[in-house]
This record gives sequence, structure tokens and C-alpha cells, in this order.
Amino acid sequence: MVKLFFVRSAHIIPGMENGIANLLGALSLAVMDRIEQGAREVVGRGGETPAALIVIGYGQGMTNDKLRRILGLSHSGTVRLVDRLVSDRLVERRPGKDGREVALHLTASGAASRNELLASRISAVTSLLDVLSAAERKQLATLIHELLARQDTSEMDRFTICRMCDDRVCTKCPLPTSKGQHAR
Amino acid sequence: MVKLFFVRSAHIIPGMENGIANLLGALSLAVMDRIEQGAREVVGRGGETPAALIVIGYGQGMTNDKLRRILGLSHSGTVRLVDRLVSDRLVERRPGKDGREVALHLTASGAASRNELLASRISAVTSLLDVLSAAERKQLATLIHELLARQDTSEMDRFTICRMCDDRVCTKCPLPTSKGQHAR
DNA sequence: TTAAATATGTGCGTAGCGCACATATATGGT
DNA sequence: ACCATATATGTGCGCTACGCACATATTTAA
Repeated sequence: MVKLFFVRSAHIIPGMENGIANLLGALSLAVMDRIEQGAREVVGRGGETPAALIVIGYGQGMTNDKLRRILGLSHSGTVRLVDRLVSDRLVERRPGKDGREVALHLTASGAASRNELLASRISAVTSLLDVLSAAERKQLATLIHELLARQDTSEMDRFTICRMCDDRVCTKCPLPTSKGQHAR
Repeated sequence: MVKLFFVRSAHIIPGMENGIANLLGALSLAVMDRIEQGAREVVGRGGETPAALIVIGYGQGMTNDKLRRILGLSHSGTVRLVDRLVSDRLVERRPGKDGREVALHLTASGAASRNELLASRISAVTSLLDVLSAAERKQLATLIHELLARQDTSEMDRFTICRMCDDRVCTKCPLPTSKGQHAR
């Protein structure tokens, strides 16, 4: 008789293997708690607002609609989010290439807040990581790198996962850029 | 969101060492995105509501105030959160030992939702993990276990980090139970 | 030239949460 | 016993972040 596990979803590995999933879940929660607390202290806002500031800063061609898809918000939610960033003097709406589009640009203070945000995030994660030795961190980096590299992500998935990423330290993103074609 | 036990400053390790922090930050975001999406589908609510359901299910002695501290919410926020759980017929308020306290108990459907929630969480994390080999998962589990075991956490910190943990698979939590005494 | 697609903005409502205040019970000092 | 303080919960009110439905402007395709 097979040992029955609760609701047997497609992805639940039977036996002790779920221990690792629980551990990663707990760690991820701790990491995100710290990142979000720091982000709120830096920009004074929560939700997807900090991520929006980072995403807009990746390039000067960001539009409302691309931002919406990356953040996973509704259209109106994104418009209101940008309204908040504009009223906080962090972002400017400029005319886009296409007459319909709005080109989102960081102001000087927006760029400064973005840098603080990225530094705060790295600091928050590092404060958890620094109990590991350099060798252990190297090992962990290799494993996470592989884990990310083997995901089946579209280009948009990648932007979503990387919406808080620090482009100053992440020069070569391990995530594949289009679904179905494995990077190896 | 959650009150934290330490925010050491000047934690940025110079050089390439920040790559690992960025990778773990990205992974944690991806993990929590998936956990939160699944949780919202299961209980129809977001924020700290799913965590509350899990925490209340850990024992039958949970009070409003302990819950507040674990979730890192204000008192009134916690009262309203419990109001929602009660109106959803997932939780009952019963008289506590102390005349002031309220004893929070899961209803039958609350316990069922909690099990779905835990299964959904494990499934969400596993779907990201299963690109790794069994050996790699074992390695990763060991590293995360050590990372958590070496944190300097109080008992309340532990409850906060473990507020989404699956007590059916996590039998021995690696986190230390009180600050300053290292578990080794 | 019109229909459909694309991109943005707005009115209105809701969920989740915090602050300040009110109430009820327990505890400790005198 | 009495009263001040601590503890625990509940409430009025407002705010932030967000979604749905609708309106408007521009581009593309038939």
C-alpha cells in the first residue's frame, strides 16, 4: 500500500524530498520579508512600486504596457502606480516613439532612489548569507545558477523574475530567454 | 510587512560576491510569487491571510496577540484579518484561558483549506526545484539548512520565518530558538 | 475608409492594513 | 480592599494598492 500524501499534486515528490521544498520556501519568505522592508523604508511605498522603479531604470524605453506585463498588474493598477511615482517626482512621463505610448523616464531623484533600493536589497540578502563561508556561498551560487538556468522561461517570464535584480552585479543572467530552448 | 530581528548595515561584500545575493534574491522572488499565487487561488485572499491560517493550525492555543507578533501586523490589522477568516468560516473565536484572550480554532473547512495551502506551497516550490538532480537537491538542502541554522533568531523570529512552513514535512526546524546561543 | 488592434487614462469599488481610541480583564503595589 | 498599570481585544476612520468596466487616442489592416 502506497503511503498517501495529502492532496497529491503533480509536483509533489513523495517521501523526504519535500524537506528541501519547505526549506527553500522558508528561506525565500525570510529573504523577501527583508527585501520588502528595506524597499519600503527607501521609497516609502510597498506592493510592486519598488520593482517598478527598478524596471523603469533598466532602460529608457519602458512603456506603461510593458511595465504592466512585467509586474503582473492590471492596466489601471499600473497607470495608478506610475501616477504615484510621478507624484513622488521619481518618474517622468514623456512622449513615446509611437504616439500612443508613454515613455517612462527616471528623474535624477528617481535614479538615486533606485540605487538605494538596489543597495538595500543586496544588503538584506547578504545579511542572511554571510553566515556561510566563502566556499559555501560559492557552492550555493552554483546551485542557484543552475536552478535558474534550467527553468523554462519566456523572455517576459525572465523580466518578471528579474524585476528586482541589480543590473550592476548581475551581468550575465542565467535565465533562458525563450521557452522550450534549453540553454546548454 | 514583518518586523525584523536584525538589519545590520554595511553588509555589502565588495567585488563579485554580490552575485550570489542577487541570485538568491531573484530566486526568492520567483518562489514567493508562485507560493502567493497558489495561496490566493486556494483561500481567495492575499496578504498575511494564508500565513495566518497556517499559523493558527500549528496548535489550538493561538491568540490574537501572538498571531499579531508572528505575522508582523498591527493589532487592528490582525483583528480584521481574523474577522475575515471567521466570516469565511475557516476560523472560530472561542473563549481563551485568560478571560481577555480569544482562542483561535480552525473549523473543519479551515483545516482542509490549510492542508490545501500547504500542499500548494510545496508544489509551487517543487516545480522550481525539480530541474535539479537528486544529488543537487541534497546539496542545496544541506546548504540552506546550514544557512538557516546559523541565523541569530529569537523564538518569535523563528515563528515569523516559519509562518508558512509545512509542519507535516518539517519535523526538525533548523532555526535556533533563542538569540545569541548558536546551535552547533 | 472603416474595423480592429494597441496603448493610455478615468470612475468606482474592494482588500488589506495602520493609527487612535475604547473596553474588558488581569496583576502588582500600598 | 483599592487603584494604577499591564495585557488583550474590539471599533471608527482613513489610506494604499489594486482590479473591473468604460472611455479615449492612435496605429494597423482589410
